[in-house]
Amino acid sequence: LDFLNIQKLNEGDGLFSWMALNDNKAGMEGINREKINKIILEASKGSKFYENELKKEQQVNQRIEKMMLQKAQITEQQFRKAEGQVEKLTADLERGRDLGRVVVHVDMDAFYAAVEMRDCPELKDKPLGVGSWRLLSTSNYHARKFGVRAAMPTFIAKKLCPNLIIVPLNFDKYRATSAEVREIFAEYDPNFLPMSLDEAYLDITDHVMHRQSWPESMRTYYLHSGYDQARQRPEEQPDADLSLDLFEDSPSASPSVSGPAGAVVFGTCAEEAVREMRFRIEQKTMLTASAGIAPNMMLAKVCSDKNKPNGQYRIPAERQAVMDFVKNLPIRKVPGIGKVTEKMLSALGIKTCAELHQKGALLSLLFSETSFHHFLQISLGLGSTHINRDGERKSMSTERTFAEMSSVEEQFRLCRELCGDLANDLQKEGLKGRTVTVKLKNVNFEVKTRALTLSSVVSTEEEIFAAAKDLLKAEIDHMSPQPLKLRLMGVRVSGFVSGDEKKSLQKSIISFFQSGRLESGETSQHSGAEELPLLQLAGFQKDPGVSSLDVCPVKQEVSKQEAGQSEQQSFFQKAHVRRLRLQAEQQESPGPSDQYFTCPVCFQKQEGMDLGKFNQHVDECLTSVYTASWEQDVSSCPAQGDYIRTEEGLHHRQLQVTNVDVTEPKIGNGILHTSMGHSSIFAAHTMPGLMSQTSEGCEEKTSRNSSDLHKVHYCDGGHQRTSSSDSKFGGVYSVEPEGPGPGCPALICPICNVQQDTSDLAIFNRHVDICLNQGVLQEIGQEFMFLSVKSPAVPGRFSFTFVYLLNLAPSFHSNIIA
DNA sequence: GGGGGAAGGATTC
DNA sequence: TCACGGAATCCTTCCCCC
Repeated sequence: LDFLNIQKLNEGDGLFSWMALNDNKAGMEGINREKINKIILEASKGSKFYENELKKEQQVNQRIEKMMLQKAQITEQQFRKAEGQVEKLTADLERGRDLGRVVVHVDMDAFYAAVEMRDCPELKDKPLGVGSWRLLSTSNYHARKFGVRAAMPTFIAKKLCPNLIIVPLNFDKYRATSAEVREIFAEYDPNFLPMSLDEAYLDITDHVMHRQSWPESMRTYYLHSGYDQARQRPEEQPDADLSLDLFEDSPSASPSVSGPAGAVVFGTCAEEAVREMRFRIEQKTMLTASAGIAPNMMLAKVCSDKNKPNGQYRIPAERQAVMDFVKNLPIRKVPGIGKVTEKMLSALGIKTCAELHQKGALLSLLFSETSFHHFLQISLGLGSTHINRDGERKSMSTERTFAEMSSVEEQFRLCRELCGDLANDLQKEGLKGRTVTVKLKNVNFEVKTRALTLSSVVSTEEEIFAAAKDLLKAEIDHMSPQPLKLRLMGVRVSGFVSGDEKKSLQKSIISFFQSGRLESGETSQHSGAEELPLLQLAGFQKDPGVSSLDVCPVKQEVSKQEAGQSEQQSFFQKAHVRRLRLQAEQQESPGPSDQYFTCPVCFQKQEGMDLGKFNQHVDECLTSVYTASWEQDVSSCPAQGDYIRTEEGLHHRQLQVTNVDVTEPKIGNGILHTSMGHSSIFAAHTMPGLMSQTSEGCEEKTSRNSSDLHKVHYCDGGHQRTSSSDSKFGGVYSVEPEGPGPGCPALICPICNVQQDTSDLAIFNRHVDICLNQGVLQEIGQEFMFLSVKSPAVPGRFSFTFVYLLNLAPSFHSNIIA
């Protein structure tokens, strides 16, 4: 909490300093700090919040104690060595110092409050807080004189300033105003970096360079010349003095050169450019901005605060000027140094940046390398000189604070709601992530986060909730029999699939389906499937029909068997991780040819275009992996037989059957016994021409259920598959009989639907392979289903689970069966 | 020992 | 009015697995 940030009053005043008002902000000078801190402390004392703050402070104190013990153990030799290293690193950093950029940080003054005052002039001279009745987002400068500031609870603000007016937040208005300001920013740096609605970094190096040759007319602006008249309300007249009243140093009030009739001419240097920018912002929005101009982002940020409000400050692009500026700069002014770091450094006698540099050797021995490097850079006045606007988002979250909540039902309901909100946000940006984190804050303000990294990316409410509810449940169980008393819940999704990874994944899957058929750069039209990891598609995809409280059915069954042991670390997850790694490697070092297959089991790239060899590889992989992974799972599975065949054409109907129990499965139940011993029923209702290998004794039945019609070939023969080596990717859908068997008809290609005049599987496979490569592009996008049969939960009974696949090619389908 | 995940914390607006 | 946010990022520590 910003308002609680440390402000040392006296040495050793303990919590008082920890809880005291942070008057490190503009507009707080000359206030009665002592009186304000007393009010804050009295208002906070005894509350749960206060107690938690006390605990946190004690934790920091312990960290400091530990650090001091470490410090006491440092030997002279270690210290000397560290000094040498610091010296060397300092020299390295100096060599890399770049003073060539002109970086500007612009910050709107008390932005939300200023917008409210602009739109309601009667608020102009009154203390104003913007926010809710719980917490203020910001305050105007009148309120700041009372000690009221951003992130302060409203009841405390009211104690400090009983006449405080509270105005609710109106983000639409702030966004609209922010857009107006950003239009101006873009004219000075098209690649400016917005940090929030009210601040941004700009690199105006190029602008200043071009500006040198600009005629005066291009640097001349008129009072209210850019003001958007249409934006004025009828009762409002343009009031040139509105902001000028507030701040004497308005850019409008002190133009570099005053032209006739309110014309203002600005100069050509960086400072003049920034003054001009601020002038234009004020003319356009009637709001003032402050700015800092420096050779890097860190310094520019500190500078923008220097003459706030409505001022600007520049550090010349000279090493000595930078060092002079930094010398007496309190470390707390540096972005990134908060109250904890300040307290820790203060314990080492470091309060300014000069001291930070003097104690460099000590810091290198007490802090991590990352922290130490950061400190050293600060102490030298170094910062980023490149404004990177292309940083990819790392996570997305939503959280909510509420009155005490102890009911489990309510907690799960809220959790689902949050997952829904988050899913909407994710989908708006087209994001899918692998890690789901639940954040919980109990009524004692203790925060816990619990995370789960999944084998596949998630983005929908159901998917996120499937993970989030498990995490929540674990916490509820952990507290049991005590109720989990919450005051905040949040859900976050992170671990997004990066652009490169998406491309790689897409490429792999495409090549998996249709090696050599897609031109480079061409993308699939079916946006859903290409981003789904293969194993998710192969049975780990949640059935949309499953109750919201159920996770992926297959996964759930497995975890039941493991008696609570997480299956997250199972073969599937490891394989997924391995796949991502391998694909990343493939991306980094593409092979001689772009045409290859990726094995769906080991995810190794398989060179060459020989489907036969590839099939053989997949079979071997399946044998080795599944024999190990599923041995127990399938050992009791007696299923064998044939697959189900539909004679209907392509369509997208979904079977409404889940968890079908089959008592005493017999040969002919429509179960495909696969090479991995993992039996599947194949409801091929969208596969054209998927034909079974019928055999003597087979009877053909038409199976009807409530939603679908299938003609099913039931086989009653001894077609038990005994060897895995016959499972053929992209080819065989049929079950190989132990022997050709008398009267066994020829194989029918599932692609062209033409009977093949051979009983030789190798020849048949070759034919199907050829067919596949011809038809695969057209086939992509067709939805189909298959049934996965898990090992019997009850001996003699089978539990069938539907798994649905979207937008996949038949070749993939066949592979799933394999 | 390195890498990755989980959890917690610090920091910013 | 009896009360202290929400979102995002980065860092550290611990632990497990390879």
